[in-house]
Amino acid sequence: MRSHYCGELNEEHRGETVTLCGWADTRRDHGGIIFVDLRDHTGKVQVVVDPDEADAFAASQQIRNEFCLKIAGTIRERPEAMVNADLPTGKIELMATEVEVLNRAAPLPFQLDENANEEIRLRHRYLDLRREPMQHAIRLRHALVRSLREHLNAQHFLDIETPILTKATPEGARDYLVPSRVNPGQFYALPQSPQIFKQILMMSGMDRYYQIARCFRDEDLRADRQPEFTQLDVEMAFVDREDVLNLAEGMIRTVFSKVLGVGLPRPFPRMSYAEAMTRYGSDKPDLRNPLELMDVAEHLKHVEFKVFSGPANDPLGRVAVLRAPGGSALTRKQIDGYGDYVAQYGAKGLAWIKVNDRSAGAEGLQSPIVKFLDDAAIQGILETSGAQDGDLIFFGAGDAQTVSEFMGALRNRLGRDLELLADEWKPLWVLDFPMFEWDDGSQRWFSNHHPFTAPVSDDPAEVAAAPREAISRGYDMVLNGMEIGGGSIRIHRPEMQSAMFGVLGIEAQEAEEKFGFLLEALRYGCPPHGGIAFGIDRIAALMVGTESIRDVIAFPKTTSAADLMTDAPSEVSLEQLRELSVNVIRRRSE
RNA sequence: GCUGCGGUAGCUCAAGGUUAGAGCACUGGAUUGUCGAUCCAGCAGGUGUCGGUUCAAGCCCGAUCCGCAGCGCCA
Repeated sequence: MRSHYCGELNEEHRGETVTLCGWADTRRDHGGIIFVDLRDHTGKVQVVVDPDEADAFAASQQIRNEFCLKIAGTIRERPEAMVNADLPTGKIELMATEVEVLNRAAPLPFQLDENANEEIRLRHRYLDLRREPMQHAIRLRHALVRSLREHLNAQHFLDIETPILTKATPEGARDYLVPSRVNPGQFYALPQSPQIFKQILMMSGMDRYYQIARCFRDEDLRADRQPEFTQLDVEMAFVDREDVLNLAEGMIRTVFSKVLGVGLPRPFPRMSYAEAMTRYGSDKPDLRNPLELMDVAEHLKHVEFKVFSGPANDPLGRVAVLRAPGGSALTRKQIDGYGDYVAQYGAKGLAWIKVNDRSAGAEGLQSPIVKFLDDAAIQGILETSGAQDGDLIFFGAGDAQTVSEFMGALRNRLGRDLELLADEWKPLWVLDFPMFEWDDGSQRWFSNHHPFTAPVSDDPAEVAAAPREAISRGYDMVLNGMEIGGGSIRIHRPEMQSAMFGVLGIEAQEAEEKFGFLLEALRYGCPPHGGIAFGIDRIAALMVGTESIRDVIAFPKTTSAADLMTDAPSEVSLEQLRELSVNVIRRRSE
């Protein structure tokens, strides 16, 4: 019935009779001649309805933007003067002998070629998705997923589904809960990831598993975070860290080559978490950015200026500088803007020095703080920072963690603002994460990754005795500053798993309730295993070159986790609630 | 929970204290071939909502809702 797509046509089809389906892109009348631009996802072609045939098209005269049409006719060459070389189909046109309006279109709520705001686009997502950029994004996403599947299938991985209605997990993100009608007062949780199931599969002899898995986390949204998102979940048995890294890296390299024609480095560079924090102030550094944090504490231990000397002499403190190339051209207002920016990340202040003439020593510097520094300190700072004339040096001082974080954020910001990012793909493995993080609020340890991650140490007693020193066998894959994948070698011995729960303050009884099945499964000969999960939405967004994963999700949610098209979430009837034995608590503010 | 930016015609935006404008869209007309054209004419909102301040409020203040970015959160 449809013999061609618009964009598939070219001069070689001259003389052929074809049928096209698509949308009227635009319609124009010129003294009796009707032109219709017909568009589908492959491109568009101009249709001419001959005036001699006008009677037959009386009805079609109503055609306008976005009418859904079926048009039959003969391909012919366009008159010389009309040829449009910019369009693939610019040298031909379709002489229509039959125009059928498959469906009329009401006036559009927004112009498809205009930059409508995201709210209106999401409300009418069916129209938004017709736009070329969205067509491209969704089709590229498909190519990505298809390519990932092909790669894993070829290596004998099994695609195995795991439950969507599952058990609530302690720790981690908030769960989305689903009330059980059959079991009043009880709830399923939607999976935050198939983590436990895939580990169980390793104990079940399915030694190479993958799944394109939808995951759910009831946390606030970001440009790169949706409440439901898609991950490529992979797990392998009888492997060590190197096996997983090799597989994952090879897969990503293949996929980038196939989908984008991009060659990623081989192997990917590797870096410890500690090094990433020290040099880049981030556990997911963007290596396209040439800037690095430089420690200058050694030059400042002796200075009067307490803001610097305090942290410089504190083992838990840090004083780091970041060089902004050409930054001396920044206005006071812009510099203050950076101060406000880092304040968001907990910075108490952002000292700076403009380097006007390095050879002139203190005289060549312009800064509110230089008067607090002696020549030795100044020389040390200039040397360490590598600042040139015309640069500006930013200072971060305080608690090491905070300094690293806000200086890392500043590094990203400067990279963008000063356009320092290399036009390259920069993948990276970040390794050797600490096992645990201490939470002051609740006075307890939290697992940095998840409680099934194996420590480097094989000795449960050692881990239990010194949680602060424990390093995990986890790994993150970072691409251009975005964390696109992460995983670990898992604990496969019951003794170690018990030690983990011990450190995390999960009582034996609680562990039994929450994970009894896993602990028991571990007792029956669990193979060493590990895996990784990739954020499909994030990878697709990187490939498409968009900031937000909403652009690569057909039906995404807004910042308040709503779907503007379906108007979900919404209230339900009392009947439904009663059936589920659920009561809704109305808060005062409502 | 917090911070910032935004909300004015169907859409994108403008607006200095009288009567809130423009482009696009839409409607009608003109044009025998151009590339989301052109020309003419027309239709169209009382400024997200609620409440204040003021002689006077899109413009100021307070609350609230929605969208976006970020912080917290996201094992």
